[in-house]
Amino acid sequence: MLSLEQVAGFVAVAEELHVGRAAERLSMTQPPLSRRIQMLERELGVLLFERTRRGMTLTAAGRAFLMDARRMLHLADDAAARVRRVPRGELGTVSVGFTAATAYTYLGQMVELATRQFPDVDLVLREMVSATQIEALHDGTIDLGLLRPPVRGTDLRSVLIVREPLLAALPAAHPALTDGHALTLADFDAVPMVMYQPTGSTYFHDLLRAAFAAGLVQPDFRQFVTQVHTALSLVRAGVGWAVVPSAARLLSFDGVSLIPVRGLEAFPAEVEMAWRTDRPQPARDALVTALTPSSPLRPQR
Amino acid sequence: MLSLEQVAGFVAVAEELHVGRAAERLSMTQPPLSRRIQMLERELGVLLFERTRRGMTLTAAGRAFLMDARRMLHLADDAAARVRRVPRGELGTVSVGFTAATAYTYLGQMVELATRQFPDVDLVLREMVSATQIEALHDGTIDLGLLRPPVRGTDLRSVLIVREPLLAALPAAHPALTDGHALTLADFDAVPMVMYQPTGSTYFHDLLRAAFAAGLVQPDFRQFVTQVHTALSLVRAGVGWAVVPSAARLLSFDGVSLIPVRGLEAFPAEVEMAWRTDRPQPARDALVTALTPSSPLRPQR
DNA sequence: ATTACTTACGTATGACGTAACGATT
DNA sequence: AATCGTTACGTCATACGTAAGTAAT
Repeated sequence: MLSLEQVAGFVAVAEELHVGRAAERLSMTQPPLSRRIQMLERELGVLLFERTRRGMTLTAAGRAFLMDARRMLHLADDAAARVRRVPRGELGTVSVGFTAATAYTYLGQMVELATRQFPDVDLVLREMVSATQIEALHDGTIDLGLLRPPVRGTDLRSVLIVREPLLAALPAAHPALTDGHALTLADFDAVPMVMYQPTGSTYFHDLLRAAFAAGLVQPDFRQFVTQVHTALSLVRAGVGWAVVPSAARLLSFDGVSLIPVRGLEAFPAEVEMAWRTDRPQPARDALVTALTPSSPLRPQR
Repeated sequence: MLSLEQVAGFVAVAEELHVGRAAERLSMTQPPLSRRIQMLERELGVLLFERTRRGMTLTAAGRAFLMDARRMLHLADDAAARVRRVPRGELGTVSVGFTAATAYTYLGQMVELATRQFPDVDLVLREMVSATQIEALHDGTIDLGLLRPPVRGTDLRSVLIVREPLLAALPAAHPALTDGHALTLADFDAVPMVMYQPTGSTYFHDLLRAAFAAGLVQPDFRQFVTQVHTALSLVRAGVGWAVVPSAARLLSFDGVSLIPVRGLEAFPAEVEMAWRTDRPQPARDALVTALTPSSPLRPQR
């Protein structure tokens, strides 16, 4: 098999057109280099040089081979340099799971930051609900998850990424918006509402239940949905009010107004970043370090 | 330095995920292959595999390296295959000199034929007058010349490629075109004419001198030019008549008519293909063989 | 016990360097 | 004589295969 030493020898001689100088450049003596070239020519079955009184000249075959030879050496160098970057987390592929709602808030910033800081790390983004992300983390389908708490399970670690207030979603024309008095939890009592499903959207379901319990109110749940944007559609359709994370602002949903509610500040919606701890993954670990905020992000705007 | 055996070993193990089977594939025993991988890892300073009870699995670095590793092996194979094609004349670069006039006739056909028959031979075309081509052949600037005879000089060989009639070039409105009688050499006696320079366009100069001497006529040379298209411009400008090779037809020069002359048939203009014989150049030699016509070409149309 | 990778060790192939050689100006 | 490339040859390193070792089911 062709060896890179042979190829490097060939390139040196082709550039110097002088075995002696080429050998010096390679820190060796002439004879072995001379033999190396001969062996290379024998292996290829092709004469690469014409031997003249005044050194060597490349044959047509030699000229053709020179380009490929240089390419081989560069590729070998580059490949070595590249692979050495992997354990530093500077190179690799990281699959990231995210929930639909995080896409409105954190995902854009994260991708921007990651690609700026680690231009040679490829991000593969896959939308999935929080429960599916936990499974995907375990079986290795994703390396990193952006999901709603709680994150439980052996070998999983997570950090809080985003903390955002919940807002009331009302039809834009609703009188509560104009009569001046600020909305409170008490205003939700017996009000027709769009609620989140206990299964499929456990996180928001439990969060809202806790909030209403604390406010001692009992809304009139008319529909149960799993997605924030579905809830907003139903509000626009007049089914009732809803409560959504402030990230929903970025959806710019016409016909629905999002307004703060006194008493809901104690129940912020949270997003966590989660990953497996059982074995290191350089690129993922570098991303985790780079993306962990010193304190949870507040929604922008 | 990285060796291709190491790389091939790595690829085999990465594909089998089993040193034993990989070794079998490479017709060797496990231990040396195992050591090869270890050495590769030591050289790269990076772990490529995780050793488990159930064989090996690729690390992130291993996955990243696998692509480059395959590329290296392919490049080595391809480079070897390519270089072996050179001595068969199937691969290489051939510089071809040509005179402006051959571009109108033969050059197009030649390029078409050459690229069809030898798709991997690169043609470099350079326009130069015949005398310059002879020099360029000698110093290796061009490998092949398409030029006017005579081709002299040691180490040069040539074959006749094109033989084309000379035509009279007259202003399109000239009465000689309509009065019915065919043009003869005698009609040129004392006629104002555009002539070729004895230096710079020796070939046409001498050819025409010989023709007029044979016809015992003495035209009135008003201007001396080197290029066929310059001659045609001057004809159109009314300076006088000219004599041009029939290839000039392809210039479609408005305002100038090209018509045969009885007596000029004995003085065809010729184009030869010339090359050095002192040492073989596979791609050029293959072209010479492919392009040498069984008999000189007549101009098309 | 079986499976699979690694370490140990003796052998042989191969590559280096020194020295001698050959060819050309 | 001087310059370059090649051949000859002795030495050392590298890499192989066999065999033993280690770790995990």
